[in-house]
Amino acid sequence: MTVEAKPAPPPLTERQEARRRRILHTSARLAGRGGFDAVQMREVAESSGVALGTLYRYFPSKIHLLVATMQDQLEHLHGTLRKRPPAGESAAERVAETLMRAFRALQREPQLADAMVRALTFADRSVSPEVDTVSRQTTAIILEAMNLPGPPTPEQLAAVRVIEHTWHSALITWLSGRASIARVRIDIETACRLIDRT
Amino acid sequence: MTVEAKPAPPPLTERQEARRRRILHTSARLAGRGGFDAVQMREVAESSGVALGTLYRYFPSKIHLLVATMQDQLEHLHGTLRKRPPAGESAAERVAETLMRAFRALQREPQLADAMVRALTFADRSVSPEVDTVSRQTTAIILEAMNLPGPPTPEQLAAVRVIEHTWHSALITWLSGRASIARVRIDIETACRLIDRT
DNA sequence: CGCTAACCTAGAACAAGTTTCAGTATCGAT
DNA sequence: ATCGATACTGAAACTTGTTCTAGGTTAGCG
Repeated sequence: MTVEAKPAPPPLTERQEARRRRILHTSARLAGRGGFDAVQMREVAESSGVALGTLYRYFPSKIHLLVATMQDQLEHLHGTLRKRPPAGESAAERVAETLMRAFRALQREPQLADAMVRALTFADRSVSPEVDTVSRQTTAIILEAMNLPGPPTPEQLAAVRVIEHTWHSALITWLSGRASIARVRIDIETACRLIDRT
Repeated sequence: MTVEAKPAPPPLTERQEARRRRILHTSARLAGRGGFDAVQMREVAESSGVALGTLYRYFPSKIHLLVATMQDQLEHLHGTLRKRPPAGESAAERVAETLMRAFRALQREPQLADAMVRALTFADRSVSPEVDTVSRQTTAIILEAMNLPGPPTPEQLAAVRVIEHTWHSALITWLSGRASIARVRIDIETACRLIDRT
């Protein structure tokens, strides 16, 4: 097979890369104020200095834009977390500590968190590849915190997925005001117990 | 305090109750075909024989409508599940069995499931009371499956919440085509293990 | 340099959720 | 049965995501 599944997107020119950055920056800025609703495509375009049609060429929908914004923010976060690895005794403790640190970061920008998480869970099949990228990055962060000697077992991977599910869903309950920060912590710690017991 | 938090909504007349039913029925029917996008407010109104403004008086947004539709469907499901209680040895097995039965029911109507779950996770604070009702009903189903001798401990409640988080989030990954049915089963079973080990 | 394809812009147009309004029907209490 | 309040109807208007069009700009290449 000489045909690739992904035809490798042509590399962007410098100006295109700059446009993409401006758009993502604007998106994060607007989301940081009013959350999901405040990210209005016309305003993103105008404030980024591109035409509406161009915005849609770079990000085929508002959901794509916000998921890309999340990828972007996750990279920052991943870098920050790496600088100071968690100090817990057990893998479970380290994962819980890492996720709580991420949670505290999100608490500083609740509106941004709201916009990104809502986009992520509202995404339909057309955004699956991008959502999957976010998911893989989250998995990587958790596995890194576990700091396993060897490759993870299938049971451990299942536990990590449950932790991820809990993380996402607990985040939503907090963002929509249905759960307290304390409860999110308890839920995350509870899920993390699965690690040491598999 | 003689002032109630909820001023008790005036009971609906028969015709109003009938309208409400027609609307919910139409909503479920349209969702059963095309999913979230196919539930269009104008069409729901017309097909239910009410004016658009009336539809919005009963359900202040599309999200409210779909969450109410989910409440409605959950009641049906709860009734169905009650008829044949799960037969597993342990509480964990019974909960997993119950959730997998619910999952199979959803598989028969994937588009309806998609519409309801998307609405649920996309709901913002204005829908919190309704979302909370759905959450409490889900908790009730799980606790019932556990069939505990006494009232649940705080640890058990935390485990139940993690199971609920996993259930919602795993459902989303399946609906958006990012996880197989087998994987959803594994994740649910993994989360359910928390029950017997607390 | 000059060509061509791809890219970008401004703006109109379209789609679906939501709001509004004037007029009509229904309900509950007297 | 009548009256005042509330609810319902039909239709238009408004908002914001998305698509489309016509014309100008850029990038890479001979």
